Amino acid sequence: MGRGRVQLKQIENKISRQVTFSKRRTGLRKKAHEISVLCDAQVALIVFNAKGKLFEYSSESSMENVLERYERHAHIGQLVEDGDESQGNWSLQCFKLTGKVEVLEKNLRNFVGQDLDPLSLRELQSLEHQLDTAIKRIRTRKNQVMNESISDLQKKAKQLQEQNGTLTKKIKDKGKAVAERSQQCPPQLQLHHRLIPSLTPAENSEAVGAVEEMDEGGAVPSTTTLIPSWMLHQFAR
Amino acid sequence: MGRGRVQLKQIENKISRQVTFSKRRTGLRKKAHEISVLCDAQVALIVFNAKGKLFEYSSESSMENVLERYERHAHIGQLVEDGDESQGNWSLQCFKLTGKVEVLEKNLRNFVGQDLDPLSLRELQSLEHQLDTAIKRIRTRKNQVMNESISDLQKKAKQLQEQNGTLTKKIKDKGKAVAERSQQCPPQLQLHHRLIPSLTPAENSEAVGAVEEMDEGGAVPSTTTLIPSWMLHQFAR
DNA sequence: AGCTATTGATAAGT
DNA sequence: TACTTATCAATAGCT
Repeated sequence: MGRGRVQLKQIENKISRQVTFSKRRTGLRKKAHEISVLCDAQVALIVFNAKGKLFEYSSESSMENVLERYERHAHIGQLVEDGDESQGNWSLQCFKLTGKVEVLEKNLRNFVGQDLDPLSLRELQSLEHQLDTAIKRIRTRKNQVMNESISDLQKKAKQLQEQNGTLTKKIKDKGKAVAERSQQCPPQLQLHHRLIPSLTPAENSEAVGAVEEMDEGGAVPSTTTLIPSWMLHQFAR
Repeated sequence: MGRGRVQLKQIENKISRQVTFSKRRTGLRKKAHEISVLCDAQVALIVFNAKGKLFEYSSESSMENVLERYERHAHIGQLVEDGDESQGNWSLQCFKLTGKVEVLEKNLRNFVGQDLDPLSLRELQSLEHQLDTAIKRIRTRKNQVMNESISDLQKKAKQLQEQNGTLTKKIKDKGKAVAERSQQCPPQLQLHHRLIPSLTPAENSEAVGAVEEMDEGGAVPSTTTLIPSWMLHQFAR
């Protein structure tokens, strides 16, 4: 890219090097951002220039998050890979994991509305907001599941209806045949009501209920992940 | 670059997205390497794909080095690595704890309204109910905290008001004494405004401000935390 | 995985 | 530092 091929070796001229650094840094950052958005990836990019100045980029989730995740990943790799060599670390791992478990359990309790006393007002409000969002998502999903179920049942009902029709017809035919032989029996038109005991109506009324509730569920927070940054900073490894 | 413009938004088609991810990951890595060589920079690149698979690059100096340097640079808390401990069945412990952590993380994600797809309708309803309960409790606790805060502030205000009254009286008395000695000077009634510069009003306005901020609720608290950062981006997937 | 038509990035130059 | 332009590089859409 540019007016000449580029050798992959340090640029001699100090100024060109700096200019190139600046330009490429921008480009790199852009690419990092693009891949994160286009491909739903989490990216952390850290660059130190020769003088030691820091430049960084991280996709929506904060740098800390990505690095934390990285470390966790690395540690898990450790666990899986070389069990013998890093045994000394395992006690440390245990320590860390125990801490994590404690924090997670505390969080879960908070999410169930327990152990709220130590929380500050702000934390309480954040929690409330989180739960509000969560509940909306859950209702959305629930309604989705219900609707799927409903359309499944409707399909089934339709099939049964058709089957029913066929059966009714057969019975009619038989009835005619019989009638022709002994001309007194009227056709039993009510039979099919017993064959499909109000399947469709019942399901439909449920469906209506569900849909209304869904509407109550309100706006769906489409894709945004609403985890406030204040929740990010406690676990001190 | 390519046969069409690219919108900066997540690629819908799953396969295209995966292919693009792979290609761009390579490109990004190459660019990172180039800038490190051309411009004598130290680079760390961490990428997690949507499934959580890790890809990394770092310039000659190891990833650890760069990250360490980064942490130093960014004033992020550092590990207090103490390696030596007894081994025992730590590995087993770790294994168990890791499992536990996974379960807890999954639960917590559900409580934040994510990863709901695998849940059955019954589970969703249970979750909804739990959150409903939780949110009620949280609101109760929140109101309690707010009320406490308010009555605290009112008490304070009252105290200050009294103090203020006392001071005012003192000043008046002094003024009278002075007036008696030299009967020309009119009492400096406004003095107390300077002596106790609107102490009560000031406190009151702060109190009101605090409450308003509470009501806004969107504020991002920075003190304590509910969810540790290392698990946050399990969440955004 | 390869192959190109295209767009995108950027080295030089101003 | 910013802008322009000629070139080269990356890559989107196909196969």
